[in-house]
Amino acid sequence: MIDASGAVTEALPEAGSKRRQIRPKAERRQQLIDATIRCIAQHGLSAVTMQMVTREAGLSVGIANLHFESKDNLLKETLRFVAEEYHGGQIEIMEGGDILDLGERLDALLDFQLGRGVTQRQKMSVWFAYYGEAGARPVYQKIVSTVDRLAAQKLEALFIQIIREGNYRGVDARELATGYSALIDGLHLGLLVTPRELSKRRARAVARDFLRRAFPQHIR
Amino acid sequence: MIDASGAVTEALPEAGSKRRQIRPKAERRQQLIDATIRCIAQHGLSAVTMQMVTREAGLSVGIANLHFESKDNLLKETLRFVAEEYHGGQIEIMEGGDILDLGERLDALLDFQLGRGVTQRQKMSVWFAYYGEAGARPVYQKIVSTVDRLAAQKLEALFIQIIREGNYRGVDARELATGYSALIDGLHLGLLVTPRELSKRRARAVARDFLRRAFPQHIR
DNA sequence: ACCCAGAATGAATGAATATTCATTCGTGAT
DNA sequence: ATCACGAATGAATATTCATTCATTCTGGGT
Repeated sequence: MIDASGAVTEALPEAGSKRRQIRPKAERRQQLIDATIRCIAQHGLSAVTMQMVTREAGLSVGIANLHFESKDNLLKETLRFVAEEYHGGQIEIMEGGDILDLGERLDALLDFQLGRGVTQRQKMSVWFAYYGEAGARPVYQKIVSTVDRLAAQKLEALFIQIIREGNYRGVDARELATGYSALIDGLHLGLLVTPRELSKRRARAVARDFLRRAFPQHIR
Repeated sequence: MIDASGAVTEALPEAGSKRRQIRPKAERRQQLIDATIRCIAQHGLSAVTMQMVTREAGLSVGIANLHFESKDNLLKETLRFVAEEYHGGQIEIMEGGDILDLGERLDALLDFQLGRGVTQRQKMSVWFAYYGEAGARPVYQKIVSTVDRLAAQKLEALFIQIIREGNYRGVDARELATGYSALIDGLHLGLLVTPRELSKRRARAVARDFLRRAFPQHIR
């Protein structure tokens, strides 16, 4: 998956074309999810309306309720999509056999987590918009934690390999994995809320520093 | 400030009392802000209504627009309150003269950041609800970043002192401060969204581990 | 005891919004 | 060419909600 381009900026209204088009359900669903992502990023989750989303998608108002049964469901599916895209990308890197050197693999992971695809304001906005509601909506918690748990396990497994290979002492893989994940989340937050103070470059340096401190032989 | 109790659970409707009471403006404002916090935590920012808030506060619907001019303003002031409470608490610890030992001061900071007051679901929910909207609302960004910058400076200053005292080599105070703050934010997120996987105890251990790795002579 | 400034109330208003569904119209099969 | 299925449309509906404001009431001052 990975989708490093992360482009969700396509489907502009296509000014001229008013002709009605019939497309397969799956395509329309994706079109609506993409529009939803853009709307959340631009206006905030609490300001998103069905009119706004369907207009952004260049479609009629009724269509969202045709393909998703309700607004709630559209939002839920949008979260699922973003969550799976992010975690899917991570997992692909961690279990993919194309990078054999463990240090390089760590690097690739970091690049993905703080690279263009993920740190786009759009994606980050969506991500945290849902986190904000998660406290009150068990459904969101479940979607995120389900997908999160798997990524956490893979990360822990990778750390265990690294610890063994480097023969590091007094390092708990699980604890370190938790810390690293939290650090990445926190950096995403910083990039979203205080982009003036935290540049993408610096965020990367900070994360790399964390890893270097834990695995000095593998990083740099 | 600090308000370690962090209790915003008081003002239940007081079942019997229907008698109209006249109270000073400042008190009513706080009462409404507290109710807003509870509502956001319980229902999510996007589901909060004026009726809900005023009802929670045990007051009439019109009162919120009397003391705050609009819903928008009430939400803005609520964010300001939470932000100032959190950052004010941190700053008080960092610049307070009552703890002279630097290691102890770090400990106190960590206790505050992951202790009862702050990690209460209520406060965390509010915190992240606003972060979620921050991408689309410059007002929120400004409130948070204003108050954030000061805390970041104090933290950096504390780290500089510690680095000097411990004569630590190859450690950049600014970078480390950014990393630590991000880590704490990320842990808060974890506590909010996946409380099953991340207990408060473990969050503390993870943060402490980060500090120990950086300042081994000062922690533990 | 009496006033009255202004705090508090809550029914009423109007704007915004999710959802419905009767109708329209592509498209692939025949 | 024709048909029929079902995708797509968008005007209409019903609901929800922020905000207003005429009215009521409280409590400190005289």
